[in-house]
Amino acid sequence: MSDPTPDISHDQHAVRRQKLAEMRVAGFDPFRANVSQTHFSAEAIKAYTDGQDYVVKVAVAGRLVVIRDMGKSQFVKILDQQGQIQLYVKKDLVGDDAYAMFKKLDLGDIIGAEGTLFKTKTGEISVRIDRFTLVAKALRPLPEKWHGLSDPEQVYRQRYLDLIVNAESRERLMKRAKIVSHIRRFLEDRNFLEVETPVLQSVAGGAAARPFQTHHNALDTDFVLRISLELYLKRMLVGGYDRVFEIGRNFRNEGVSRRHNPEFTMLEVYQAYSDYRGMMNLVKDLLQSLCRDVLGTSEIKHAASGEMINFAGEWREVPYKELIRQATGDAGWFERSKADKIAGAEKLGLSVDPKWEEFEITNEIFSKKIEPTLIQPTFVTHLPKELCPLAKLTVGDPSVLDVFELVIGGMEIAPAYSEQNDPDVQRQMFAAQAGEEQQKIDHDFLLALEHGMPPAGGMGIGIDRLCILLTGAESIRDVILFPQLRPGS
RNA sequence: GGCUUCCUAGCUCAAUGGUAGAGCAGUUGACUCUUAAUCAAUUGGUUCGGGGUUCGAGUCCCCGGGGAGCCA
Repeated sequence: MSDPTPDISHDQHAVRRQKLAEMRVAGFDPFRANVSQTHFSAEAIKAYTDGQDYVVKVAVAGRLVVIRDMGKSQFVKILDQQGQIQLYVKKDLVGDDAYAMFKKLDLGDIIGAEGTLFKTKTGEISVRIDRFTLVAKALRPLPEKWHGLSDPEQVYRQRYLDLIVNAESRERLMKRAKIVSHIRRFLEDRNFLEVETPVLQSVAGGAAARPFQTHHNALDTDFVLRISLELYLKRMLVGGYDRVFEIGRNFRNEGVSRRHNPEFTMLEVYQAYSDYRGMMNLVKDLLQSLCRDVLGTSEIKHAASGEMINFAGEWREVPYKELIRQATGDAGWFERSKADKIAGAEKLGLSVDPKWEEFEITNEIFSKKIEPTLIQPTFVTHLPKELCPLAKLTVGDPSVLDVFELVIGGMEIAPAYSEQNDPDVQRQMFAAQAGEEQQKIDHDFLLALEHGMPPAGGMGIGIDRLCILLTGAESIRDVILFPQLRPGS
């Protein structure tokens, strides 16, 4: 006869399921247990007073991530939102039965523990356990404790594992949460009102991008997912909300890359009676306060080049046209013929589609040859009028706009405009841009403008890109909890 | 969408076209202040899927899936 109990010692899932089954037979269901939590790990460590061992009582809870078993005592570590804390379990303190149960715990199990704070002889503040409870059994093993999880696919698909075992990921994504929270507080302190506008729209306006399409069954109507927040926030200005902002998801049905995710988070801010120059001050104050209050430094290392980006002091301001003249070495660039511009762009090593408009050829030079070199914070001002139909033309040079684009680390971080509020000019700009796609014009927005929109400055920040910059990440996927992937098998 | 490249134990990684291995994790045992704890023993594989070349394929070729990088 063969052994009636098969050897499952190699199958960690089966071993853990068996332990769970044995617990339930013994009358204990870990998933029904509960526990109190008086301190997070970092708070508990702070609550310790030097020399006062076994005085302060704490109740902590978290996931077992380290077990060091020394027979009749163990040092283990649990992980919670604030990090790790070490627990010390002694057989003669918790009793034989409880100790035997503790020995059966696995890495990954979630426990609560009560005890007193003390410092080990090597100086680590720890909790000496009086009581503990298993509150959730982990039926799957944790990834490797030293190298963590490094397969990028698994990091993104099973982000929860990445957060458990990779401290840098945990901290980077937590920093993102703090950045967003700080932005809200900063704007609210300046009397900006946070509003929420529709994601499902009939016309995807405010930007040039291919939208996702969807369908509302009850209304039997097709909708698109928004590609920008702009046109609805301006309706708020018409409605008399003078300072508004929204932090929300936009969707663009385009490629996926290190810098693009199909859904991404935008901040847009509108301030009545301000203009693009007012937005300059606002965005500089915002970024400098983020550096000070969230990062604690005004210098950040640019991941791609290794150069230090300095956010302190005044920032460089330079007109778009001047940058183009410098890059091409041609003071008369904007008066050249299309053929000359094509030749000029090719001389810089760019390949140009002859179907492009002249401003597209010039802008190719800007995005390929100039933007990547702008590592330090730079306000590029007065972009060509063809690049945005929603801003005001500059008085004295109607070929450009009262706008800037803030470039940092070679990336567009924040565009800002003096917002167009003349309904007739706005209609003409839309018509010129839409060309044969007139049906994509948002006529309801134009109607709103005809009711009168106060002059305003408006600004947008791509939160994901901002987080790439501020956390030194290399990819947008590293600052998005669940970046878009193909459905896995 | 195109080019390049990767996919091996739960995880991190090895393996000239010639018997698929190691560390961690797991299992068993020792150890009442450990720090990637230590010591002894030990289990574990549809090498992403399918096909082909070959006496023989994790390795070479083709198709498919997924990831990454560059380009569009």
